[in-house]
Parts: sequence; structure tokens; C-alpha cells
Amino acid sequence: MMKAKIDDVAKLAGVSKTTVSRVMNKRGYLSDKTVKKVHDAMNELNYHPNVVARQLFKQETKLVGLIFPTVNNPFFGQLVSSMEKKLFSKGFKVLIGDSMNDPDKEKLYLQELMTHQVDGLIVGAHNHGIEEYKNTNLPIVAIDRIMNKDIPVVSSDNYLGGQLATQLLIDNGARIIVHTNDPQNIKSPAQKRRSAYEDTMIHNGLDPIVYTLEFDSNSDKKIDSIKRIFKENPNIDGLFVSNDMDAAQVMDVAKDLGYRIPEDLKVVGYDGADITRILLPSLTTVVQPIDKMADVAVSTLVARMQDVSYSSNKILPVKIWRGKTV
Amino acid sequence: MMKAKIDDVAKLAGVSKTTVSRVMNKRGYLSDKTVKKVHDAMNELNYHPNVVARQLFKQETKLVGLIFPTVNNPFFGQLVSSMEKKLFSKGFKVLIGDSMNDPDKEKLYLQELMTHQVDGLIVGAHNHGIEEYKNTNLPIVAIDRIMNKDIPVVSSDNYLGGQLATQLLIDNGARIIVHTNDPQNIKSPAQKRRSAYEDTMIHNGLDPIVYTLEFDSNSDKKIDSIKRIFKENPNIDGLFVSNDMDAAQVMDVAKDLGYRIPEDLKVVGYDGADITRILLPSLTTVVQPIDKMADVAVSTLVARMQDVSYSSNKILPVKIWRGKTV
DNA sequence: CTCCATATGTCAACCGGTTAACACATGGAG
DNA sequence: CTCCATGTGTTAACCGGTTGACATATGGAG
Repeated sequence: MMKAKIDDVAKLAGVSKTTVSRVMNKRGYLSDKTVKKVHDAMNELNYHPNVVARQLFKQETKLVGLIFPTVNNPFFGQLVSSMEKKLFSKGFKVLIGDSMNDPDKEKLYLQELMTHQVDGLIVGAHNHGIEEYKNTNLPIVAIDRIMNKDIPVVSSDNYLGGQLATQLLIDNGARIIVHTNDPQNIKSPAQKRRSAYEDTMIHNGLDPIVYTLEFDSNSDKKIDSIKRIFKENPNIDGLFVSNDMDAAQVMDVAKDLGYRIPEDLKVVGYDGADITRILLPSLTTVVQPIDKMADVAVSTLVARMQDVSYSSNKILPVKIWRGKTV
Repeated sequence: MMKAKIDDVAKLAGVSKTTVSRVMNKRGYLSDKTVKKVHDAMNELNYHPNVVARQLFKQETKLVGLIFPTVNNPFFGQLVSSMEKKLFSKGFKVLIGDSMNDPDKEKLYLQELMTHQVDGLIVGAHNHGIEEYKNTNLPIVAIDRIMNKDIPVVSSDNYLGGQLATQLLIDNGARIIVHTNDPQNIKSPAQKRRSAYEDTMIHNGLDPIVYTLEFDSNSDKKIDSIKRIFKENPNIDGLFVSNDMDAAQVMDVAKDLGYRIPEDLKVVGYDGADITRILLPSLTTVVQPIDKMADVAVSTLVARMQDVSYSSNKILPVKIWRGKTV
């Protein structure tokens, strides 16, 4: 059975298709009687306008591309979900690309989003050196990463967060403090947390000790890396973990090795997403204002689309959530 | 600056636009020299074909609509993420609608997806009585819910899971066992877990005790409902919670009230999503095969799109993950 | 009488890619 | 000589909705 088209609605309503288009777009003079006739015909035919035709004509898709490492993660999941809601309320729908920290996947997704003629992009993936963004000629907002000077960035204060986390450990007596972070080829915001950690440690006359954890949750390789931290630092008494998922894994391994948290080992995580706060409320963590980041990112993108002025670089405040691990 | 069109590529390559189209679609006879000339021109112009025009002509968008309560939740987040990956590998992109268990939102999203001419739908929202699905004439796959006899359903074995969870509590000595569940107007799979719990309790000569928890995480109202469980059942020694997020909250409240888990109170959750397994590994829970559900749902949808045969009702097995809460 | 507002219709081009049908050219096999 | 394969071009219609320009009709105000 054929889908109803505007001509079918026009015929059933006994008006021209121009009139149907006028009713749909609320344009021109229209009597109440005609409007009702058209709506009745649409309902009877179960007519859905084909936005593809409209998109082609208007050169605008009302689609926004979101490129993020994954949504199966508390921080990114909440951020993407929050942005999707805000964009929907402004009449946009989102196409999501999970880049999994793989530059080739990120390029592929970008390519796909370009062919789908998205009206804008919000990019939170952190692969370095993707030159293709330069060529898109699209309004872009970046999350947590500087892409170039023309693209506004929304982030939380990762440096301050790193300072707060490290200082909290020091102030609570920790001295042999290890920091875990992403590989350095991944230009993620966690690198600022590392810088802050290192600066704060040196400032307190302590030795920075950094371990790299790969971005692939729950793999044996990661567990091995975590075990190596304890093996190589038997006197460890503090851990600043660059994200909450890793923090959970680190604590699990620590407990298996006999450490009591926080008596023997104090732990601070990072992100404080809603899911984490419910599933692991005991974790002391640096809380990013995720919903606020989403709000600012969407507002900035819409402002760019409309060529109105916007603030180029937003750094939103973080705060410490005191659980029980420090 | 204008976006390059197929005519621009043709002109730069010195061929006809029909030849460019033949190159893009790998159709007809083409010399290697011509193919190279066209590709070079595309690269030089940074040309992205406009799939909107193609969609209009071919009457196919390669978009799939996903309607789920939310993605900011371990179970749904993993399920949607997994489906998105599988659909992308088959050439589809997804448009997501978060219905938040609100029938009006679900209808609105469905409407929007229809106007975007999605090629199919995977529906995991559980609002009752949305008649509009009947009119879509689209291939639809449902997750965890019977919509009508024509729509294939993919679910895990919620009844068996409920049995296993309840029996595990009983086998480990619990006798005053409470079950928490969604409101009954929400036709979620959790209702089968409730049935199983009730049947298993009665079968063991015990009284079923069910409490309703609203679907809005971390609200004070929910905390109050949880507190009421302990107030009204001072001799409680077992809890079967219908999802892991609620289980975490229930345990948090229980600990605040002085219960030791599992000594004083044994707890079993449900879902076992990857995120939960990392953030709360101690939780004993019924693990759904989320990635397998995603795989089956996508395969079934694609089969429906291609009018090839498929299995109408897939119930996938669950298993118990023994953490430390039982 | 003229002009304006209201109301609806007609016409046709447009958005960008797809593609069928056919034309023309060349070379080789039967 | 005929037919087929290879290679490329031309033409034009199509997908569905949008919309400007203009036409026609009616009624009322100045």
C-alpha cells in the first residue's frame, strides 16, 4: 500500500496542493473551514509529510551530528542523552557516531554525517589530527578539546579538578600517590588532569607517578596494568584515577590484594555522572556539570547556526563529591 | 562558499554527470582512467554526495528509528550502543527517541521518526496502548514487549530470571523477601519478574511482598519509597530488586539503616549491564545477554526489511552473576 | 470607482542525485 | 557483415514538497 503524498491529501480535501502546503506551513491566508478539511484528510490518509523532500528543497536537514567515543559509558552516555533532549526540544534530531577512540572510525563517521548533510556537529571524540573537520564548513562545537581557534570549546575545569583531587589526597595524609590516565596520543581532557596532578605533587614536594590505562574497559590487559601499579608501588597510599569507571576497577583490584579503602588506600575518581553516583556512591570523585555542559554546547551550536554571537571558550566549574574513599 | 555538487565534479573531471554517478555507484562500464579522474575531482572539491537527494529518489533513507525510555541508564545505554554499532556496520544510521516512559513523548517521537521516513523501527519503550504503531506500515522489532502478533519480539527470559533470583534468595536462607518493581501501568519486562517472584514465593510457602518504585532515578520520592520497605518490613532478610540501578539505591539506604549486606540482608538485582558490572561488581544480579539481544534485534529487523523469514519470538537465556550481596 | 484585504487556484521551477533509453565510437569474434 | 563488449555522452523524467508570481473572486472602506 502506497504512502499518502501531498497530492493525495489535496484531492481528498478538495483543495490544491499549494493550499495543503500553506496549511502545513501556516503560510498565507486560510479560512478555518479549509484548515479543518485539510487536517481531516491528513488524518484519514495517515499522512506524514516526507521531510526528505523538504530537506532537499530547504537545504537544511534539522539533523545534528554527535561524534563521541561511546555512549556505553556513564559520562558520555549522560552527556549525549542530555544533548539529545535539548536538541530535540529545539527541533533537531541527532545522528550519533561512536568513534571508540579510533581515528579511522572517527573519519568514517564524519564522512557519513557529511553525506547526511547534518546542519552542525558536536564533537567529543579526542583523536588527534583529524584534518577533515577543517573542510566541513559546518558550525562545530567541541567538547573538552581544542580543535582550532575558530571552533568554540565547552569543557569543565579539568586542571582545577586535577588540583582538587590531588590536594584532597595530600591533605588527607596520602604521600605515595599514583595517577592513572589515558595514553598521551589521545588528546583527552584527562591530560589536563595529569598536568594538574604533576604540578600539585611537585608543589607539595612529592614525586609524581603516572600510569597509562588503555581505553577498553574490563579487559584483562587493563587489569594487568592495574595490578602492576600495586606491584611496583608497594607503599602506595593514594590514587587519583582519571575516570570513575577505571576508579571502580582499580578499587576492585586493590580490595582483592587486601587493601582497605580508605584506611590503606585513598581513592579519588573523576566524572561523577548520575549513573556512577547511584551505582558507586561511596566513590569520592570530581563531579563535572554534565547537564550544564550539554546545555552550553547545544546553545553554542544553535547560536553558531544562527550566526549570533556566542562565547568562544566555556570552562565550567567542577566540584568534589565526598564519598567514602577519601 | 557553495558546497560542491555532482555537476561541479563532472565539470572538473571533464566527464558527464552520468559518468560521475556511474563511478559513485560502480555501475556500467568505466575505464580506470575515468574512475581516477572522477575521484581526483571529488577530493579536490571536497565533494560529499547529498544523500537527501538520493533518499528522495530511492524511497529509502537507510535510517532506523530506536525508541527507548532513555540511554542514560546502564541497560538501555548498552543495548542502544550495541544496536547502533551493528546497524552502522550494515549501512544504517540511527535516530534515537528517548520516551522517558511518557506515552505522549513516545507518540511525538514516533511521529517525528515517521516524517523522517525511517526504514524501520526497534522499540523498547513500554508505554501501553500506543495505537499509532499499527499505522506505520514499517518493519518493527520490539524489545521485551508484545505489541501485536505481527511484530517480532526479542527479550531475555524474564520469568526464568525472576525465578532464579527468588530461588537463590530462598536457597540462601532468606524468608522475608521483598520484591520491587515498576508501576503496573508500565508494561515492562519487569512485570514477568514480578510474576516469577510471586509464583516462586508461593511455591515455597512464603508470602510475596511487592513494592512499586517509580521510574525516576535518584529522586527523594524513590528514597522515601525504599525507606518505607524497611519500615514496614522490619524482619526483612531478602530483596529481589527489578533492576540494578534500584538495587544500588536500595542497598545504599539499607546500609544507612544499619543493615549489613549480605549478613542481615541479601540482595539480588537484575540487568547485569557492563557498566554495572564494573561500577558495582559486588552486586549479585541476573545478567541479561544485552549484546546478543541487540544482535538478534538488528538481524530480525534487517530480515523484515528484506522480506526474508525470521523467528517471530526470541527469548534469550539469562544467568546469575554471583557477586557478594547473596 | 479605486484600492486593499481575504481566500484560493494555477503554473512551473527548484532542490541533487539517479537512471533508463538511446546514440556514437572502437575493436574483436564468428 | 553482424553482433557483442567496452566506454562515454545526451536527454529528460523522477522522487515530494516548497514557493513565488500571478490570476480570479468577493467584500468593504474611502
